[in-house]
Amino acid sequence: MKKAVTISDIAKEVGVAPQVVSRVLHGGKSTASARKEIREQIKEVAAKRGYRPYAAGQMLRKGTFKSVGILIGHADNFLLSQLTLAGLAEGLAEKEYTATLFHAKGQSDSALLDSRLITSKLTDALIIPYIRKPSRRLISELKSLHIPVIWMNRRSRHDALHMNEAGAAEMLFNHLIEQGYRDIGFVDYSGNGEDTHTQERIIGIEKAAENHGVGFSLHLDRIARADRPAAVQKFLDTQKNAQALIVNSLSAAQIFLQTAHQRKIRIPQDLAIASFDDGSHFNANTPYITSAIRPDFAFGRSTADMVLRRLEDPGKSLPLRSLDFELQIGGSTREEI
Amino acid sequence: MKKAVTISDIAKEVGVAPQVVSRVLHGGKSTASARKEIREQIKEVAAKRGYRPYAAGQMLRKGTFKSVGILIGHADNFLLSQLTLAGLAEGLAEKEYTATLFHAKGQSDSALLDSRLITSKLTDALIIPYIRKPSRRLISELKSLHIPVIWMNRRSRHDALHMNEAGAAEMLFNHLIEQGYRDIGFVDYSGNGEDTHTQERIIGIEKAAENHGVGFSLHLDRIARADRPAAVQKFLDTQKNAQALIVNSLSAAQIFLQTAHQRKIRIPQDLAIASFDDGSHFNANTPYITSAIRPDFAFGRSTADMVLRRLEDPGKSLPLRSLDFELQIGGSTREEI
DNA sequence: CTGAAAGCGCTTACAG
DNA sequence: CTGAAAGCGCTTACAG
Repeated sequence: MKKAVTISDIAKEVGVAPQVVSRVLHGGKSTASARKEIREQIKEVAAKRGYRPYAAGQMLRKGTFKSVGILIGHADNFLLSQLTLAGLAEGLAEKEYTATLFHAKGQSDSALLDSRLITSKLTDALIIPYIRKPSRRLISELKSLHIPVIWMNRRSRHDALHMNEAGAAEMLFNHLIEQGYRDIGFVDYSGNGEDTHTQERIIGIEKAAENHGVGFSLHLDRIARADRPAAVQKFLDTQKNAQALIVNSLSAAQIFLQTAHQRKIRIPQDLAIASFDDGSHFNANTPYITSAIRPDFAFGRSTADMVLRRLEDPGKSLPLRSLDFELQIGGSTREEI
Repeated sequence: MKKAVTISDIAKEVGVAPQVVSRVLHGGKSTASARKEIREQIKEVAAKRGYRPYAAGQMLRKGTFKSVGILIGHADNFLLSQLTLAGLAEGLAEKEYTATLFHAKGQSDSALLDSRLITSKLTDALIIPYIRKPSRRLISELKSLHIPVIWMNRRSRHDALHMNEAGAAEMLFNHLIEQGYRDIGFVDYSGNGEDTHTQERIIGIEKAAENHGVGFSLHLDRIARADRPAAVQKFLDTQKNAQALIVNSLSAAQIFLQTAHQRKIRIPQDLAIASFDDGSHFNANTPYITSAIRPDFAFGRSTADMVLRRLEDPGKSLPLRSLDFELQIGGSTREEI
């Protein structure tokens, strides 16, 4: 490993003091930096010798890191798709920030204590993509860090973002009404309707139904993946009056679609199916399954934006930000042309 | 923002020199640290005042960051699932390393130059999850960083990991043979068989076919998602002799499954279907689609392991590491019991 | 416009 | 076992 070039090396070569080099190279717009001749010489030498500032020195001096932390725990307690990650990194990069992943051992209480984050100050702010409700202990540990904290996937009043699940369900419901369906059901096999986002979706459906003055039916259950085909069979045997279904996960929606195919139930004439997706799976079906698409990339960008804004004005917390889904209409709810 | 507690603060309170505090708190196993009495007092005060070491100071002094960079570009040029990320962060955390995401603007040449990584030394090593072949310029820029570089998703001889795609295809082929199928076809609609991983899969199939002394057919094409249902219809019209298909993506496999359902083709008696998956989608079908499952989490762990090993011995590069898929058998290739 | 000083927090020799 | 010194690379006042 070759010894790296420092500001002093350049200063020596040009024949000025290190401070001058610092000002010229990183001084920003301050006019009083150096006279043109020297400035150009410094830049030239820096480029020639491949000078790269040593961030640790800057950090130590400035007390700022230009880095935002992301707290990651067990894989089933956070949600951070590749697209969201890309959006986040892109947004942060525009202000020269990087993102640092901190692994929190265990799922619950000792979460933060074990991570290097709490032992060594390393970031200017922290992003938390947890799905589950944070423990009191985590919250108090976070407070002790004295840095801004932004929550993804959480409907807190301040410093949080969330996907507009209610709006997504409402949008699907409205679409089905528009297509002429009246007996609309909502099916959840993933957890008895207990998840926060499922509850929000149900609220959206209630609201849409009220707006249109129509009814709807809820079918909430917890059924293991392996047992879903049988559950769907039974559903189609007994719920003959259902015209249209909003299925809470695309994977369950696929089971409905495939079972309907096998039973020669016509899609969408006999049964319409709509669901929720990240945009990469709804169209891996024939016909496409009409879906509310999660704005993953925009979610990342928006998170970055929020963190940066928060860092500009550290004292002031920001109101909850809500991201809308996008409707993708497929042959599962509208007859193809 | 309250002023943070430093080593000197603790030293003052206990009445010793800062060095003593440093040795006691971070000295490792060196016996000659301080006498027991003082040691305990220091630890007590540190805990009481919530001391956290300031990493920038350590970095500057030690010249090491305890941080590994991950280079992220445009979302379609890298592959980093949430599970891989979790495995990576978990593995690094065991040695107290964190991972820092660096965004590379643009896709190709200016990749690294624009990122903060190349401008400020911040990491001890770099992980690159790019899918496409890196440009010469990127490679030379990486060399100029003088830190170890580990490639994910690339079959380079050294300092790289890759998924054993050939082995995965071979495994599926063997399974189909075992189930008694003889006319086995490989279908790719995603790019004429041009992708590296597709080519490797074909090699695996060739090898397995040779081992068993049987033939196979290749159906390579580039068909947009919207046109795949029609392509599948046509395929099933014309290729009546195909007994079993290995489909290059699960999304295309689903189209085959659903079209077969609609046409009353029996799965798996008339047609067996096998594919590749990350483990979360193959079972969102009825029947489950037999798949070679990518070991995403293990991939992350293995990458972490490789980087850490490389950092222990910076001079020595490591041989390519290959990760095996896992076979998940579903009703699409074997009649369910 | 330019230079000398001081210090961010930490740890590694070195001398007692 | 303990303390005083020195310095990692950088930037911010301050004085010329």
